[in-house]
Formats: sequence, C-alpha cells, structure tokens
Amino acid sequence: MFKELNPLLHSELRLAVMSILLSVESADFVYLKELTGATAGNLSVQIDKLQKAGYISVEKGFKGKMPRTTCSITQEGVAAFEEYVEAIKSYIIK
Amino acid sequence: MFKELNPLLHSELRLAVMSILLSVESADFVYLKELTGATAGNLSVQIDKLQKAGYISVEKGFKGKMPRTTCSITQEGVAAFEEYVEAIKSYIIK
DNA sequence: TAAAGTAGTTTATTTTATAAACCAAATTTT
DNA sequence: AAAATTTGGTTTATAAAATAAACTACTTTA
Repeated sequence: MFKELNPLLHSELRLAVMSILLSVESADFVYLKELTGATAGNLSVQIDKLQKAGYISVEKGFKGKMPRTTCSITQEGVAAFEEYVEAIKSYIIK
Repeated sequence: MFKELNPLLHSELRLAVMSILLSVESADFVYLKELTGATAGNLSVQIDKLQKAGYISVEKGFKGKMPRTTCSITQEGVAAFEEYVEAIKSYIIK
C-alpha cells in the first residue's frame, strides 16, 4: 500500500539539496546555501549525511584563496532519489 | 523555488493516516493500525497530533462493549494535505 | 592593524519519531 | 469461576533528527 520513505531523503533540506544537484552538474556550498535559504551549520551537517550515505560526492578545494566545497550527485544518489519519488507518490496520488 | 513542507504532514505515519482518511468516510484505530503497520503507541501519538492540529476529528465510543476510536479528516485537513502535495511536488517534479 | 566578511565546522539544544511498558475492560481457557 | 489472554488503546522513556548558535581560520577592507 504505502512504500517506505527513505529517512535520509525524507528531510526538507536534504531533499532540496538533492533536488538541486539533480538538475546541475555540480553546486558549491554557497550556492546551495543561497538556493535553500538554510543556515551554514545546518547545510554543513546535511551535506555530510548525504555524503556518508554515498548519495553525493563532496570536493573541498579553493577558488583563489577562499575555500570552496563542491557537491555533485552520485549514481547511487540519483537512484535513491528516484525511489523516494516513487515512494512519496504512493501517499499523495489517489 | 521550494515550497515549505508542513512539518505536521511531513511524517511517514501521519502522512499515511491522512492519505487513508482522504479516501474513506472514516476509519477506526484498529483499521488504521492494520493498514499502516504502525505500533499502537506510535499511532496513538500521531493521531493525537493530527487532531490537535485540527486536521482530523476523533470520536471515542463503543462497538458493543469494546472501545472504538473513529477518525475522519476535516476540511482543514484536506486543505493542508493538498497544500503539502503541492509543496512536495516542488521538490520532486523536474 | 583593527574590524568586518567569507566559508565553513563543531557543539549544544530543542523537537520528533518510535517502541516499550503499562492499563482497563472483555474474552477465552482450564 | 478464577486465571490467563486478548483487545484497544494511553503514557512514558529513549533514540534519533533538525536546527541554530557559537566557534575557527583565513581574507579583505578601512
């Protein structure tokens, strides 16, 4: 009847991050922060969780002298997101 | 860009309960428990939250001699659910 | 060189989700 | 008919999550 909702994706901020990363090649920390409106602390934590789950890859480098964290979605992440979409539909589609 | 997800509905069990109640006139505690697979304790708590939010109405009576709790969705609940559906779509529809 | 800004991380707090333990009444078993 | 079990829940305790505040380290500006 109802499919299970992957708890790692069933989170407003993590879902937003994944949704953004699905539509771009990659996105840096500042960009994700602006688009989501999240605080830096919250975003940092959630990015970490997504990375540890293998749903995104995170590269920490520098743009000039300033630190820059770049994220992109993994194949595993795409698959998990698609599964989540199917699952949530089981609750909202009549 | 992303719409806010009503935290009261952004919960697997509460969403399942609301989804069921949308499609039936009313449902009792035992029926909801069977369909959702939730424990009685968890279901009890979540029903309470939905009721306090005004999203469902709860009637406690008896069927013969056994207690029976009957739930049905309110207009407010329908509206909130529909808004949630629109909101979640902003994350999952490309 | 002091103040303010940037790009984050770590820590602490509040909220949630969930299950375990419990309760009262009804039913079944012995 | 007493004891055990089941039914239909509620309350309480615990684990997990979300979030913001505080902090770090470096850079730019005044």
